Amino acid sequence: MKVSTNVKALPVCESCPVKECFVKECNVEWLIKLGQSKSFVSYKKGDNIIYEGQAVHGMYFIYSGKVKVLTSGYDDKKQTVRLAKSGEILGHMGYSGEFYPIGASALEDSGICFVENELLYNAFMNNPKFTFLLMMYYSRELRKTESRMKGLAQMTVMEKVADALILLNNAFGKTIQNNKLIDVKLERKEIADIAGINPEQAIRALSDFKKQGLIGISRKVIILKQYDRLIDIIRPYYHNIHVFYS
Amino acid sequence: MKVSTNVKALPVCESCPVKECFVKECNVEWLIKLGQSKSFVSYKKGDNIIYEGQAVHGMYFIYSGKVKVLTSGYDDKKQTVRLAKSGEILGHMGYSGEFYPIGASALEDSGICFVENELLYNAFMNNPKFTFLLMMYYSRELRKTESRMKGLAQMTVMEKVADALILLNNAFGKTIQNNKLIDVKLERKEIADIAGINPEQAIRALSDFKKQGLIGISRKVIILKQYDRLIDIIRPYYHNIHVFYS
DNA sequence: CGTGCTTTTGAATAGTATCAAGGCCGGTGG
DNA sequence: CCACCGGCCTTGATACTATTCAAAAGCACG
Repeated sequence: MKVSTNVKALPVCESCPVKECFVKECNVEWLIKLGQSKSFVSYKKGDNIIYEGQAVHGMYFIYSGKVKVLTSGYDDKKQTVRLAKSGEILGHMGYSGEFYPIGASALEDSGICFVENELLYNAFMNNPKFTFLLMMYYSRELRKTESRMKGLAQMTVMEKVADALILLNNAFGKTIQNNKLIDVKLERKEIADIAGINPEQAIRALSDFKKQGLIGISRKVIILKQYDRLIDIIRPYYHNIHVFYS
Repeated sequence: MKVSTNVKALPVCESCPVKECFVKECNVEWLIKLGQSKSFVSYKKGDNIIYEGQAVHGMYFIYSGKVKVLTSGYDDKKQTVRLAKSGEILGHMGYSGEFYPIGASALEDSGICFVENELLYNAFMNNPKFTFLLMMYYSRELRKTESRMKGLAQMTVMEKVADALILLNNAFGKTIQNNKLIDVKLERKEIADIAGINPEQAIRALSDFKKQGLIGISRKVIILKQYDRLIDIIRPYYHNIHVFYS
């Protein structure tokens, strides 16, 4: 799914190939309306899509690519709080005067559609199923985040890394020859930012897992060779693991 | 707001005194419908409202009282992920076969209204503003939880306790003679479960804050004597603190 | 073929969790 | 009314884990 930087190549909603996009729940009239009024921007790997502290004007829908959502601490410590891909959303409707407490940046070249608050509000009022599915999405993300919160508070470093690998696999996993491949190239620090630890610990944990044969690493490519054993490591924290990892 | 255990005293929605309740966004026809079909249960302090692993059948609306939402680890470690009071909601709509990954229990005697999935779905489809506000609520809770996640990953013990106190004040705070009183009686372990630490550390941090004159403690009553200095402790983690604490 | 960044490893340091024991308070029953 | 009991609170010492600092090696880029 190659995205041109040319703005004239703006994808129209009614014939958009992204089937999972929530906008698809709107009726045709509104699909056209949204498609005509939205803006579309191509981001390169590493680009910021949302800056922390930026004013909220509307909502972002990921057309193509992969994105991470993060919040900064006071030095260069960051916490990656969410991973999202094509079909998912970023940001949120906000009352005027609100600002983003989180930032978002592209993990690979990505195309993002943006819809303004007012139009969005009208779309919500006229497409109940659209609103409903978005509500369900937020509700599910909230539960997932609540669960991860417990993990960050209670897990050991090794468990946090196992958890981060599972999370990455759920978000960007790809099955190749019975192995699960994490289909995104991340620095060690970026993995550490997901797990909530520092890069040195991430490295130590990853090489430990590699020694045990649980994973394979070659530079930035990670393969989960024994997915089930990784799950076993964190199972005690997820009594209802089927809820999250289905 | 005293709540009788008598089920016949079921509060009707159209004349319910809880102004903040999301249901109030429905039109009168639906208010009546919901009021007639909902169930109402009184819980005593300490009672479980939602059990972890329980099947999802509908949504809970807090009529009166105070509630904490938590997830368990593998021994008796728990993480309190959310605090809620009158007017807020618990649980979520869920597809059939879903289970609650979190539990909820009453921090004081509480009255809870419960509405079943199917009725709720129909209410959503016919009351766009109701759905919209619920979506906004989840969206806001998600952002708050994402922010807390960072805190649990990066803060020191002292900072975590300061954060927990601020959170408690936001949820259950009461201003009395220019002092902020946390209007709920919690054990030290319960405070520790919010902060994501153990009871001993919570005690050490609290007595330290007391020595510094930031707070006052008498048994289970906590007063924030120097709120601003508590905020200063955690400010580095919240660049846009006005978003969360307004 | 250098230069700069990421990755990796090791050792010292700081912080946190655990364990154990005593004190305090509230409730209960004599 | 008082003494006892049990649970919660508090404190100290210890063991453990994680963080930080420093330095070297590897890789990618020009």
